[in-house]
Amino acid sequence: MGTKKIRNMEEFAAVSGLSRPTVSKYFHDPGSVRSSTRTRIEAALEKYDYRPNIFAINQNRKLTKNVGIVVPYLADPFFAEIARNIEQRCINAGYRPTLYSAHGNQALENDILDSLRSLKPAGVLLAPLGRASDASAVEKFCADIPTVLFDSSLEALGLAYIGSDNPQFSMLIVDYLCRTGEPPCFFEMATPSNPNANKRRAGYIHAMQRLGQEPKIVKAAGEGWNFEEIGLRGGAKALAEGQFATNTVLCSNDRLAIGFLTACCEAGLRVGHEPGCRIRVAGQDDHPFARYTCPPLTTVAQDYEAISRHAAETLFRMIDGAPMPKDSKLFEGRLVMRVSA
Amino acid sequence: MGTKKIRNMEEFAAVSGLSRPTVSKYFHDPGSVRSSTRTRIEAALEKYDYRPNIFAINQNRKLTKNVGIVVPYLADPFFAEIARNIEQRCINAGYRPTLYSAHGNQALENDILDSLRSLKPAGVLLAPLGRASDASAVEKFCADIPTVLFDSSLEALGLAYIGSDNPQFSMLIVDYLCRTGEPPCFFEMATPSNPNANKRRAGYIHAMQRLGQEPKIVKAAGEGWNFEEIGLRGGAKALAEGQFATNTVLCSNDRLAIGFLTACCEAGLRVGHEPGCRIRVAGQDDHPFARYTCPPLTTVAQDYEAISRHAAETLFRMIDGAPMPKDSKLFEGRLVMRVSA
DNA sequence: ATTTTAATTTTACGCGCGGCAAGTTTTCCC
DNA sequence: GGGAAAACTTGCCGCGCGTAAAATTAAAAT
Repeated sequence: MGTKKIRNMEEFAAVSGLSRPTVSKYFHDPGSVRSSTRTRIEAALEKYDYRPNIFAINQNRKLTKNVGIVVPYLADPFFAEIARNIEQRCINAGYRPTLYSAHGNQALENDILDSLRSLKPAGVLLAPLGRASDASAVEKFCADIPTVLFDSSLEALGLAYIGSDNPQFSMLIVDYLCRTGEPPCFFEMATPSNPNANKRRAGYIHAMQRLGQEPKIVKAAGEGWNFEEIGLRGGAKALAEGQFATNTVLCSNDRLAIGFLTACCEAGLRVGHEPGCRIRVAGQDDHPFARYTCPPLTTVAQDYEAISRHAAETLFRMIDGAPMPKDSKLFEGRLVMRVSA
Repeated sequence: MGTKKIRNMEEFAAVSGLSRPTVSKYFHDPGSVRSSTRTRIEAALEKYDYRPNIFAINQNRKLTKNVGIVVPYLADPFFAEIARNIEQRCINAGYRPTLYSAHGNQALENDILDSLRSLKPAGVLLAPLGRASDASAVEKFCADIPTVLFDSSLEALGLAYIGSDNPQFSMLIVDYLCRTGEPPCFFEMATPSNPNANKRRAGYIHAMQRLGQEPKIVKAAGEGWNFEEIGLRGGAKALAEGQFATNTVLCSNDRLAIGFLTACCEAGLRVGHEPGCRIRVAGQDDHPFARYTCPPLTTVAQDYEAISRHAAETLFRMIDGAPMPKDSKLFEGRLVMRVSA
C-alpha cells in the first residue's frame, strides 16, 4: 500500500499525476478518459486505496444515483426479503440503495422521509405503514421526490401503488378450500395495520357469497406488528369459545396463521387436510417461514419477484422522466398447496 | 405555511432575521442561544418547515453523531430484532443510526464498510459475517473508526466482541436434556457461517463428556444463510438414515431447529417431552419465532437486551475516548422450557 | 452613566466534491 | 506536417453546512 493516506480527490489526483477534474470524470465514468490515463489512475488506485466520499459526491449533483427504500417493519422477514430483492435490483441498475425501516412507528416513518430529503435521492421506493402513516406527510413527499408506493396503498390519498391483488388472493383460496372441504371462516386482526387486510376480507366475503356460503368472520384483539402473538392469543380464545363455525380457517395473513397454528397445537388439534386432522388452516402471503410451519402452511403466494421488479422498473422510468403512473398495478397470487389445508 | 420554499440554512436565517451561524448554533444546541433569538427561530420554524441537511451537517464536523449498525443478514428476524433494539438505544442517546445488512455477502460487507467511511460515523456497531468476512478489511476498519463487534467474533483477528457465552448455552441445555431424558445428539450445519457454531459444538462435547456420555454429532449439508431449509433437508435425511442415536436432538441454533421440526412433522414424528412423543428437539437462541413453532421450541435464550445495551454503551464510551476493550464480554443464556423438549 | 465582561453575532474560511468555461496539450487523420 | 478533434488542465464557483476568530452587543458591575 501507499505511503501516505489519501484524504480527498485532490490528493489522489496529485499522486496519480493528474488533475482533479480528470480523476472526477474517471470515477463518474471510467470509459470517459483516455485509456492511458485510466491506466495511471487504476495504478494509483492499487497503491493508495482511495474512494470518493459518497455523500460529498451527491452534495452538488443535480441528479444523484441514490435510491431510498422504506419498509414499515423490517423484523418481518417478508419485508426483509422483498427489500433485499429490490436493493439488488437497484444495485444492478447502477443505483445506490439505502434501506430504512419505520419499525411500525409513524414518527419514525416521518423522520425517515425527512432524512431522505437530505439524501437527495433520485427516487424512493416506499412501502408505507398504511393506516398508521401520516398521509399528508407522505403526499408531500411524493409530490417532491419521484416515489413508487408498493405493498400497501394509502387509501386516504388516491395514489397508485404496486402490490398484490388482495381480493383475488382471498377468492382464490376460498374457492380451493370450499372445493376440498368445509367452507372457511375468516380469521383476522380486529384493527389491521394496513388496507390489504380490508381488501382480503372483502374478497373473502365476495367469494363466499358467490359460492352460496355465509361468510363467518372471527376477529382477534390486539394492535401493532406482533402478528404471531395476536394470532396465538386470539386463536386460542376463539378456539376455546367455539367461534369457528366450520373446521376450516382462512387467516388474513401468514404470520397470523403461524400464531394460529401454535394455538391449534397447544389446543391439541391436529391440523391438515389428511385423515385424522381436526382443522384446516390456510394463510395468505407465502411468508418465508410458511414452508417451515408444522404442518407446512397452505397459502397464496405473493409474487415477490414481480412486485419488486415492477416497482423498481417503474421507479427507474420515473427517474428518467416518466410521470407517476395513474393506476395501481396488482399482481395475482398463486395457490401454494401444502399440508395444512 | 410560509410563502417561499426554504432551500438552505442561509435562506432560513434570512427569514428569521438572523445570521446563518447563529441559526446553526441553535440547531446544534437550542439552549446555546439567547432565549429571545430562540423564540424568533422557533417562530420561523413554525412558518417555514425547514430542516438542516443531515449529510451536509456531517461534512465538516470533527465528531458527527452518526452511528453505523451492520448486521450480516437482516432477513433473519434475530438480527432484525437486535438491530431495532440497538437503533433505539442510539436514538435515545442522541445519535443518528443507519442500518446496513451484508445479506450474507462478503463483497457487500466490504462495500458497507466503505460507505461507512464516507458517513464519517462517530462509531460503528458491527456484527460481522464471521467466517465469510474479509478479516483484513474489518481489521483496517476497526483501526480507523471506533467499532464495537457484536454477536460474532472474528477468530482470525484477536478482537474483543460482545455476544453470548456459546459454550455455556450448549452446556446448559445438555444438562437439562440429560436430566429429563435421553442424552441429546447435536445437529448442526456442516459448514457453519460463524464461529459461534463451533463454540456451541465444543460446549456440547464438553458437557456430554462431563456427564459421562458419548457426544454424537450429526451434520447437515448446505451453505449460506437459509438455515431452515438446511435443517429441513439435512434433518429429513438424517432421520431417514437413522443417524440419531437417541430420541433427543439439540440443534446448533433455532432456525436450524425450525427446519428440523418441519422434517419431523413430515416424517410423522410427534415432537415433545409429553407421553406419546417420539422425539425431543431443542434449539439455541430463542429466536423471535421459536415461541410459535409446533410444538413451541425449547431453547436457550440469548440475552438480546444485555447484548444490545452493553454493545451500545461500550460504543458510546469509545466515542467519548475510551479505548477499545481488550476482553470480550459474553452473556449467559437462559433456559426457556417449552413443549418441544 | 461608564466600564467590565460575558454572551452573541459576523466574518471568513473550510469540508470533499461537481461542473462549467477557457486555455493547453495530445492524438488522430489526411 | 498541418489542422481539427479529443482529452486534459487551470481556475473558479456552488452545494449546505461547521467552526474558529473577530467584532459587536447585551448584561452586569461599579
